[in-house]
Amino acid sequence: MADEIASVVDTRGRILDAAERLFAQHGLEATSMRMLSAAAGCNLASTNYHFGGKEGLIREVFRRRLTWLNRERLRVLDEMEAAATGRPLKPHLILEAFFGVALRMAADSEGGGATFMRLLGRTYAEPSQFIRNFLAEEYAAVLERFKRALFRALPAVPEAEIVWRLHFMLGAMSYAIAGTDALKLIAHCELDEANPAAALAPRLMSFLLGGLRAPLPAGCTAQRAKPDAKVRRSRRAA
Amino acid sequence: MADEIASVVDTRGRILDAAERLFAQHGLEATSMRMLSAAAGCNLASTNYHFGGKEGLIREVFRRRLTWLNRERLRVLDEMEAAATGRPLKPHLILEAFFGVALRMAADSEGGGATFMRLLGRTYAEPSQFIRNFLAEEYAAVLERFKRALFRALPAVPEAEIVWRLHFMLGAMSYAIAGTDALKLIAHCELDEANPAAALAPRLMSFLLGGLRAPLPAGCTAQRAKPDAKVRRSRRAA
DNA sequence: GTCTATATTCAGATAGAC
DNA sequence: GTCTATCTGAATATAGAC
Repeated sequence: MADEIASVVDTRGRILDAAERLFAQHGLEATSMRMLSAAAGCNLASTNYHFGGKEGLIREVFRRRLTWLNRERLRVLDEMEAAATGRPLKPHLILEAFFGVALRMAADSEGGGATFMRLLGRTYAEPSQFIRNFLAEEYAAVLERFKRALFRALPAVPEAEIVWRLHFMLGAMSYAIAGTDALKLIAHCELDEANPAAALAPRLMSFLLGGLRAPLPAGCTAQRAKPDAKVRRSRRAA
Repeated sequence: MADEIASVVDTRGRILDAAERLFAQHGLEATSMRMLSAAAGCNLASTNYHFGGKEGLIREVFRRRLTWLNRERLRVLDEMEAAATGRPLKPHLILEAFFGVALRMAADSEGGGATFMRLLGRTYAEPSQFIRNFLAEEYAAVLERFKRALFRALPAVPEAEIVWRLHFMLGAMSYAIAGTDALKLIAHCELDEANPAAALAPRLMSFLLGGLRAPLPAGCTAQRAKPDAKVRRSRRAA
């Protein structure tokens, strides 16, 4: 990762850094290749030379961070599962592996991780077809893996319910990371935190865990509930 | 509202309906005034005549639904508070007033409410300054009111924590409504629901309530906790 | 109020010199 | 690899006839 990120020397790296920053600030479409080239201190033609067009550039901006992020998520999860020696992981560990890694990246304001996570959060809502397909590809394996881990961790909760809740958790995280200003709007009064980005992680984690372990909605039948009395316990014991 | 929405007769209404649909589908910037005029069956110049430009049109698309939505939220909350005769409302009722109203609108596929809510969900992540300011204005009063209701309902939870959690809940809802396809990505296997939009509401509500009532993150001191033994109870009794 | 026609600006992309 | 210069298309917006 270190080789690939934040190269002040070569043009290619400078373009990617500038793109990341401007995309996060103004959005993908509102950022023109001209704007971007100027910010990177190079020529318009150069950006097209390196990435073959705007679409290629966007893809690369996401790829260089996302592959690392998702690999790291899997690494942490693997580590945890190895330590658990066959027993299902507790839900809070699974969330830690998925969201904790992302939140640590979002708190890294020097390496550009914060900028990228802001961009990523906004991009989840992007209607453009090509970017949705691209993100779907990048995420498919990771989501599948974490989904299965949650299934194992919460055997009393119907799988469909877990899928929905994973969806909700992704939304809460995206929005929380992308919208710092939205929080200020709600707060109105000053939040006492000096650094909101650092204060976010523990707060979001406990919120997500609460949502994941919430009582099931009325009329929801447990499809895989074991016929013993541990049902209630396993919904609490995270 | 009935007068203002879905007029097939007058051009102005047809433009608004077409704009709502196309904005939700392609995004604000990716939808051109030409595309939009064609879909509305009128001329490009006409749309500029009625709304004074693209920005004015966007503003009006949101205004006609948002003022109704937020007024309805306040109406329901007022009604609940009147019925409670001075006692603080239970958290689940407050969430019902805020999110329930929105979710019912999102489930209305005939009146265009579903389309609009999809648009709204995506727009929360919009980086454009003018649209953020506009939404901030439209929401300020409602958020303030619901914030205070939650403060009263959860006296043992620090106000800052409630603000954060309101923020998280807004994110979960936006994303849940905006991203139907994202869910399919996660699911991979088929969800048995015939109508995902209708299945959403109870699931999201229980998730949000679980998050709102989650145990406080470690190191979080209750700033207004009363010095009696009811603290634990009031965090559960929703 | 609705149209045709047009002004203006700016987007993404490329050819070709160096 | 990087530049200048330019092509081509599409965007918002408006002037002015009807």
